[in-house]
Amino acid sequence: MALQVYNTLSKKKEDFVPLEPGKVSFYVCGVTVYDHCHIGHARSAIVFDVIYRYLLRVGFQVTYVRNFTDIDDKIIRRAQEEGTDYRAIAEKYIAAFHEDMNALDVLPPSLEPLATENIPQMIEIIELLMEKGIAYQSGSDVYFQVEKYPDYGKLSGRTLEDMVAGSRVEVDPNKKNPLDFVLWKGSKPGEPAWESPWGPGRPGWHIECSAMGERFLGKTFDIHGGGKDLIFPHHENEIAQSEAAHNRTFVRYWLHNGFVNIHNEKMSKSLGNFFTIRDVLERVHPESLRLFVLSKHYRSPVDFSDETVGEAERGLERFYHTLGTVEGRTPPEESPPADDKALRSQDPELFEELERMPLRFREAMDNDFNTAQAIAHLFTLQRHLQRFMDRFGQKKLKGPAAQLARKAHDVLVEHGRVLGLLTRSPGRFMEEQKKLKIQLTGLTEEEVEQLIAARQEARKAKDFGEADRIRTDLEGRGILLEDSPQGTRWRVSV
RNA sequence: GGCGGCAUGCCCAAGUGGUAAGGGAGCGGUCUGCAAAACCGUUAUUCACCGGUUCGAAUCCGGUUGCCGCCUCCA
Repeated sequence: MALQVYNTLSKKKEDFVPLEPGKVSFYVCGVTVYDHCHIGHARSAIVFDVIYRYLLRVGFQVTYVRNFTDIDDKIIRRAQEEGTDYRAIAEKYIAAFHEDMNALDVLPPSLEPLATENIPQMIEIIELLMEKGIAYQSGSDVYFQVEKYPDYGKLSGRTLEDMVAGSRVEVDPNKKNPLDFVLWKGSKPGEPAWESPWGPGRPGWHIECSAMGERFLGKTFDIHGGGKDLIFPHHENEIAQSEAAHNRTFVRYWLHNGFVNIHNEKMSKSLGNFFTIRDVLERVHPESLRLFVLSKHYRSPVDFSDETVGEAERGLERFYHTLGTVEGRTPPEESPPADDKALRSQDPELFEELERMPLRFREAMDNDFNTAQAIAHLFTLQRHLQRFMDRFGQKKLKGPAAQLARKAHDVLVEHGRVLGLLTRSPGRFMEEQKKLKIQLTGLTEEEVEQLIAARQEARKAKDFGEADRIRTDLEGRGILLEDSPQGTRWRVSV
């Protein structure tokens, strides 16, 4: 079975066939760098990161471009407010964006072009549109005349008549049609400006993606992604500009991710109901956030709440717990490796599960990147593996049993990583999780360790009343204790 | 007003015509000094509602209700 993707343009799932066999040209709209990113941006970044990872995994050579919009009204306003230059603002928030992406284990794209470094390419397209009579100058601005592009509206599924009729767009005396959009914006004195045939100015928002897509991926490329809110007008306008200028298909597959909601409402800057990535990472492990995002299909809305994120956290802890159990109770490698028959005889069900994993995982992901289903398969394998480990009590495994457990462990990790999950050692994950969560309790690790030691003394002396008192007290402060033959482990539950 | 999406157990969630995955929570059990964790068992004759197509529908078609999004900057 081949990869199928839902194409916003056709409103259908289609077989994915790249323009050039074996190669994928992939563009995702990045962010406008005027502020910190919120978890809506995180979702988009994570979703397309997984798509990128999956395309690589199935063997495509991928050129992945994600731009930065580093010049626009909001950046200029921000610079004025802070009494600085637009460049300083852009640089600051590009750095912050990279920090956030690193924290989220989002892989760097092949290229991260800046709008301001591609202005000649934008001017070229605008000139072409002017020559063809599709664009017009009005005052110091240049507009795209939507009526000259008959397919206008094909991505968002509406017609010019529909839009004009119910339009909330204010009538702009410069425009021939209220839906005409700006390609080049004349600068006011004091504003950043670039020279152009139409006087000093700056590019309109939409033209940058047309120019950068074309420059780095070609006049026609395979995939263009972004949030659903970009379908109109941003992507609609990109199509209009590029296709009107070159008379050829701009993008073959349009992919759009759903929103992050808060209490069932879209999170957005304008509504003010947003959490920045860095704020959330103060109390949620980045992998938990990834699992949370990927637990639902990328096109559906996802509701962000303590409860839904908490579920992801507990799920991830379960994965790592099982991985840790295997690592702690099996030798890393044994030779000669047992053959399949020997492995299967240890636990036919577990063996079947791990044998089926690659195919099931692939089927899920081939189905328009169904990460929720892929994760369900991972959980099923985890449960079988943990069940197998439990059969041996606390004993260490050896021989074929150990090898079967190791193999299942490796299969779990290998597939998890395609989703950017299970990338750490269990020990490191638990440590990071503890360090993150302990801050929320007001306790320090040392204090917890001391109390655990005191409880250990009480337990030795069979003073269970005192031992339980300490445990209950810690529990009240968000610390849960787990006794095991290897000692007492603790974790934070807040 | 126009366009589009969604409605699955207590909660989250997959399901793309063949008889309801997975996770969380709850309850019962195993383990434990007692717990916790883990594992086992258990929780939808039913998929918002009403019609229709079909041997067969959560899945297709029509209608109703509710929620959400886009049409303005927005991932």
